Amino acid sequence: MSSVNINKARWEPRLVTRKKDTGTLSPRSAGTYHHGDLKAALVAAAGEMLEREGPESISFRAVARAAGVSPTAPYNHFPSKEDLLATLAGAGFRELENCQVATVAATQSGQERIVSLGLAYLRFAETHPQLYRLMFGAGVADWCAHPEVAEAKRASFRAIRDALAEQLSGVGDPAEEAVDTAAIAAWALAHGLSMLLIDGSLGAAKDDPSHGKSLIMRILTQFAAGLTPKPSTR
Amino acid sequence: MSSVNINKARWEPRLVTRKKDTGTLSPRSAGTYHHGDLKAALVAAAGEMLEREGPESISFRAVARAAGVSPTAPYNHFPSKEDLLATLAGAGFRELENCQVATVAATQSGQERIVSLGLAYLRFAETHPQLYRLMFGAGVADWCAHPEVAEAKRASFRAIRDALAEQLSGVGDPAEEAVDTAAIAAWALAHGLSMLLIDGSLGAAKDDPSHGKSLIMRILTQFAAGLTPKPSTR
DNA sequence: CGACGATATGAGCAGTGTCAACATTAACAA
DNA sequence: TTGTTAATGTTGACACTGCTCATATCGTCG
Repeated sequence: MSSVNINKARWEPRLVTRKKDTGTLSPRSAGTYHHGDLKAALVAAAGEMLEREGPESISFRAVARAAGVSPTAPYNHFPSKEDLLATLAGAGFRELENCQVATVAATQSGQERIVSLGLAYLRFAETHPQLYRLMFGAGVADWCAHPEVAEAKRASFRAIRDALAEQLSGVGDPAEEAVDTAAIAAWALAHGLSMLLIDGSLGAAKDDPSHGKSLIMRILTQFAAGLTPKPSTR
Repeated sequence: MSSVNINKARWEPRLVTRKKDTGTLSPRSAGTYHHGDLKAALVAAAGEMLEREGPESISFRAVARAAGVSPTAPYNHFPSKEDLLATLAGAGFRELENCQVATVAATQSGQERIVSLGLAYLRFAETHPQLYRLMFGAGVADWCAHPEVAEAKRASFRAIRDALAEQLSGVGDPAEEAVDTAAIAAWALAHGLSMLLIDGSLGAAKDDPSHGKSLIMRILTQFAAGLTPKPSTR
């Protein structure tokens, strides 16, 4: 009667012989007590849970459960839950940076490169919304205790700044200050748009994707055009 | 060592006769069992805790403790913790909207009004960083279950949109679409800058405030100037 | 006075992050 | 082989959380 009480086994030490496949990846591929490569498994499990339930509902115990180990096993690999999340966030920034440099490399310089860069940024945010939220502090209060995340973030910003610097160098001297202004403005614009899109603040725009896309395009194009004060004669 | 274990008294029903001062504010000013105006007290306590510890570390029980009532008393006024936070967020958006309309009213139309509006937005975010984070979903996953918050957010966006519409109407017909583009771009820019400032992503810029301020000014000015394609003759 | 509805309390459940003590294992030295 | 050691996993426990229930208290209105 009621209270079916699943998970009565509480934790249930798995006895299955998990050998995977002659350890191309898992260095030990142990039998039952030692997991071949926890840490990687934890990161993977946490990554899946992240996009499924969002950073604020991730629990250390739940990722341990998903990885098939006891609730405190993760403490052998991460000092705290926040460190696990920091690992995810850091990897997220590195992936974002890859998207950015790939986009820059794939388009020849000019206004459209800036637009492409912005589109790539937005696409990343829309593809991994919860990861993106985590990267910017959702459910964590502050990354300042995790320098690695801050560094990865800085690296991803540098990709924006470099692209902007080259773009601006087309019309005179780069002027450090002007580059900073443009780069931070670009980052803020992309970040703001991403956040507003993710949390549904731009609900109407997202409903019909074509309209939403064109709106994004207009904003990005306008921004890119604004970088060169007098683009054409006229 | 360590683990001093304060709060051993667990809850400690206060018997102090709290009469405040002949209820100018509290309608009942009760003696001991019934709090004169919980709900207001809870909101106030939560508001203080918010800025002190951030939205993710706020606990329902802790605000009850701060208000001097039992851990479950708040449930008579808020269906859940999220509803308390939603109340704070809604109030935050209304206050932000007030700042915006006040700023618009206090400056005559033109580019500098747009700049002032942006500055007011950023000042609000910098003054109540944790409130601002909460308003945009930090520690809550999603506001879509709380329409009141979404509505308050929309109202605050409308203030931006209206200002932009008037600004654009100075150079021809407003063209709905163009207004949307500009308004959303403005919001995204302000929101992105606010977030980046709050979470320390722009660490360097914030270190010396004068440099930071001028950077913000340059960004906002450039944006405002970009609204009118050909500001001067030249 | 008595009944009722609003409000506050208390115990309790399931779940959380974290820690200390213990068990198991692989690797290495004798 | 045997023994030691350091990784790695497990168990049990503590303090805390959000939330639900049954119960107690109070103001108010009949």
